[in-house]
Amino acid sequence: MKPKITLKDIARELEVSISTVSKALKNSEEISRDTKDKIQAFAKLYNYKPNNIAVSLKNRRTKNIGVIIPDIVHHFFTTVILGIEKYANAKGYNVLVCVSNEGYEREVINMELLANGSIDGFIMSLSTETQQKSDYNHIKEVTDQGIPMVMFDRVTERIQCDKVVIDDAQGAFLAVKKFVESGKKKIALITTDDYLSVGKARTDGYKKALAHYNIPLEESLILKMPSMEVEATAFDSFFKTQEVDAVLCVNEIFAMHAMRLVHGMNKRIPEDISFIGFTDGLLSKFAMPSLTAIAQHGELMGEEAARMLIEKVETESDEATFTTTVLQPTLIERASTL
Amino acid sequence: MKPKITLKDIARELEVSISTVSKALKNSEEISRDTKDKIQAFAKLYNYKPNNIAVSLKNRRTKNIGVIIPDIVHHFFTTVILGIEKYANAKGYNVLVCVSNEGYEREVINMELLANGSIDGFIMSLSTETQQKSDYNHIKEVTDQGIPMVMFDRVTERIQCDKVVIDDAQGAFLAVKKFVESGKKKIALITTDDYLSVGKARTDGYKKALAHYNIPLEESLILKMPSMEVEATAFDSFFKTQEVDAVLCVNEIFAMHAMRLVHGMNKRIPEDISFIGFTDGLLSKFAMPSLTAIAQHGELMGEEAARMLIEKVETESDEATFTTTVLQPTLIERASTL
DNA sequence: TATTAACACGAAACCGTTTTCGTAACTTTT
DNA sequence: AAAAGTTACGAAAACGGTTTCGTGTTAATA
Repeated sequence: MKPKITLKDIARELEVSISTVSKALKNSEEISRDTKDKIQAFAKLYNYKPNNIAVSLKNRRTKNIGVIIPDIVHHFFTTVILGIEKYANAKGYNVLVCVSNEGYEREVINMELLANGSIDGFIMSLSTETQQKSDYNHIKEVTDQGIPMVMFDRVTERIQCDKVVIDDAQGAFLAVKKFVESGKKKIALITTDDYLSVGKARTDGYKKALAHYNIPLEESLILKMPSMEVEATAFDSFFKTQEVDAVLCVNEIFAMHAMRLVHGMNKRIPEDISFIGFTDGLLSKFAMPSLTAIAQHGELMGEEAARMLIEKVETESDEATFTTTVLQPTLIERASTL
Repeated sequence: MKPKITLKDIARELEVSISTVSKALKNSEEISRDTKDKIQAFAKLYNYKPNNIAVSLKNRRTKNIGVIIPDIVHHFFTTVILGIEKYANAKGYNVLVCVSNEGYEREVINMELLANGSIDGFIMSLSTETQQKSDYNHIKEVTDQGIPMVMFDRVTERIQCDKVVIDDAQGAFLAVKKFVESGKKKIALITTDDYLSVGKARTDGYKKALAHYNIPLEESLILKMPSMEVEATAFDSFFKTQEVDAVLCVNEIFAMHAMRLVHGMNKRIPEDISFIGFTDGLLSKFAMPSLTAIAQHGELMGEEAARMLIEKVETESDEATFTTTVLQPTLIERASTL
């Protein structure tokens, strides 16, 4: 076991000062060719690597960006992380991911933890609980300290910062359009309560699309879940009582559950009932029949968020000018629609 | 915008020394009740939080643990992270996740990055490429420096460290047992090349189980993919040429793909062909029919890995005694088997 | 009243870097 | 040969904390 070697070690060994070593390793003009060669060779031999912590403390920059997501098991979020990593790594930044697990408490703790020096900026998506409580003080505190922040997907207008979202309403619109154009009339929506920002936007888009196609809105065709969990009995009674020929679901899980139910009722998909689900994840791809989906372009979203953040991090300008980037969703047609 | 407040700021404001402030905030006995009250009140008022970087530098401990996983989109790994976070957070540790994206290069970079002071220990699972190259120098360097390390799932005997794996062979055995007991005879295996440690173990278990039940091993019933990717044509010709009544797949994706293929050939699942897949993830749950699966207990694995690591981190003992924990998989019966 | 102990606090070193500034020792200029 | 300019390096402060040790003041003891 050979413990890590420091500048001081090199300096002592080579009988020069610490400053000389530091400069030599940075190839400073101040140091003679000879000394530089000697020091660099020695450093390479002993595999010297500067201590990140010390460098961060000195420079007051960590080259780390903190990402807080509600749920790491959810495919969408993982693709966003992929995009963030991709861009950030290319720019020499490291990505620290923390999971709030859809909880307010863990979101606060993780943010405080990272905010105390560990990162140069945040990329985050709100947890369900935070959106319900509508308490954003922990976030405000961070931005008040001047730490750059980018929110994505689950955002709030209560915080002034850069944001990147997809046009959820447009996604719902695309889905309804698809249904209408294949002759469907009784179009249902399975969604969550409105406090989830995305749930609301998608519901709005659904309603707007119906209006656009002159289809009367029937509230009874909208099934709202109180959370992201599937409530089996609610699904059961919904499909028993309602006559529908197309269903738009705000996530894959809802869609999978509904499709199985409908399948059990001996209806054909897509002939009798068509399905479209939000988020083009693994489930959509491998469902039977495969599920037509609205792609959220998570990776792109991540890249864009990282780009915005690093931009802010690297320009010291105090003037706060925040932009919101809206990404356009696309419809991925598969076997669950005509 | 109010920038972060430091000990120095408090000291200046309250006209005491930095040391006094530091001690007061730690409730040291050395400081009088009065002064402590005053300082603590002031600190709370201005929301003082110690700078993590400075504390880490001073203590030479970060209270961070680094996790390197090959793929964040894979459900299994995310559940492991969940387990790690759960245990680590409870112990006051923060979890930094980096993704190698199944690549050797990114694995090396991420490890070097984190190893230079950012973390107290590693939990990792090898990338595919690293296993192929069989080059573990970057890992050896880290362990040589005395940084504690725990490997999980995709491990190598070339590195001396704590490990936690599931008994993959036993998992395969359970699957074959299930098939045999429901009267299946022509049991196929869809797996990856042997360089993937888990692929090999599962194949071994499959063979051992066949032997145990006196079923002749037919190499033609084993379909090997060169990577984790599905090669559609290989699947096609396999199911066209081979007569099978049961299929064990080393991952969900392979199973999904095969089931769809078989479905298209108008065979019934599970009556004509039964299926079992490794890793009990979302796809298994929502497949049609739902997929009988071998649960890997990722969350448990994560907790165990975190427990082992923190144990090592917190005991300074130099004597290296490494243990390997083997978790037992379980069979989750669903509709794809009789 | 002189001595000692307890109390409450400050000075300073330290963690591992970076960076500014000062300065010997040469080299060049006049 | 004295003045000025280079060159090559070191001392020291700084980043924001923690911690050891020393010390002035007061209270208890002899």
